[in-house]
Amino acid sequence: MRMRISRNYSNVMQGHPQTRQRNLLLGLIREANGHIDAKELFRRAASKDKSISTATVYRSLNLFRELGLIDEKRLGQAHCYYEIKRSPQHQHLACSRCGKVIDFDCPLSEMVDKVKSEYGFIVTKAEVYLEGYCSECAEEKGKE
Amino acid sequence: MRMRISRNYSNVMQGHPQTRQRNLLLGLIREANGHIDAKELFRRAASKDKSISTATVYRSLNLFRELGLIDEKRLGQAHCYYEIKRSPQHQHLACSRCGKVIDFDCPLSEMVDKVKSEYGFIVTKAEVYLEGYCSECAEEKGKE
DNA sequence: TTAAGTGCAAAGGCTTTGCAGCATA
DNA sequence: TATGCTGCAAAGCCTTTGCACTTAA
Repeated sequence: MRMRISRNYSNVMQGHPQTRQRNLLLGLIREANGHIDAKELFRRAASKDKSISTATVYRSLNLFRELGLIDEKRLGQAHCYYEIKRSPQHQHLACSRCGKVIDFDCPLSEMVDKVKSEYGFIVTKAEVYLEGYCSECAEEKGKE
Repeated sequence: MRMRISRNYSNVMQGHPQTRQRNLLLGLIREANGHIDAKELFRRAASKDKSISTATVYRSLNLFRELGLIDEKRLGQAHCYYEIKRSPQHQHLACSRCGKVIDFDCPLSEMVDKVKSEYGFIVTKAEVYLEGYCSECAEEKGKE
């Protein structure tokens, strides 16, 4: 049985077959607009395709990462979140009270230059992770 | 049977009993000088005290973290590393070729101020993780 | 003495893998 | 049609937990 493919990702699959499952997953990651973890991705995928398995979710995430389609970020204490690659400069604020994750633009070129001149270290990937309280929670916390 | 305690950490245990196991583990983390993971910590601990269990290692790491004695960092793709808390400003460079982890001093006050004024976000913890090639590996890579 | 920690073993999550069947190109 | 993906179920890690015993203070 052939399924209608709702969105075409063949251009980015670099020779790897485009499948119903991969299209679904990539679409969901894109829709999620960052910060979706494997478990939630499986939950959403399963709600659209009951037969999908966690194995496929993990295999697809690994493939997407290898192909450079997504970024894997470790936020908070225990989770990996995945998102479609966008600006290399965009980083994360994680609220430790409500769990919200906020993107922020963060030019790191100064830091990259500094470690190159001081340590001879060539940066290929940069992650900044700031934890604390978002504006709402900072306010709530003040009232407590 | 009472063991001789080789180093006294009672001042930092904040009311929690000082045990042979906790002393051993804290000492090993200190000796490791940063960047030791739970598995390696257990391995080293077991070589000095055959009866120690992984449960104690994990329980102790959690306690030390709660007491603010150690920092937990997520480096590279999959590992958590623990280190004795030192300067809040010190961050990590991870070489993706040889796996070496280099500490570097990194003042983040500008960034902290910026997210506060732009997002109302109060930072309580900051992590910067730069991945790339250390000076030796950058050189080796050039020759390849 | 007693509250707290420890070891053991089992259980819990999350992630990976082997295999037979199925779909994509 | 042939390579490669998928689902299923089992296995593998790492980490946590329940329980009875032991220990620090």
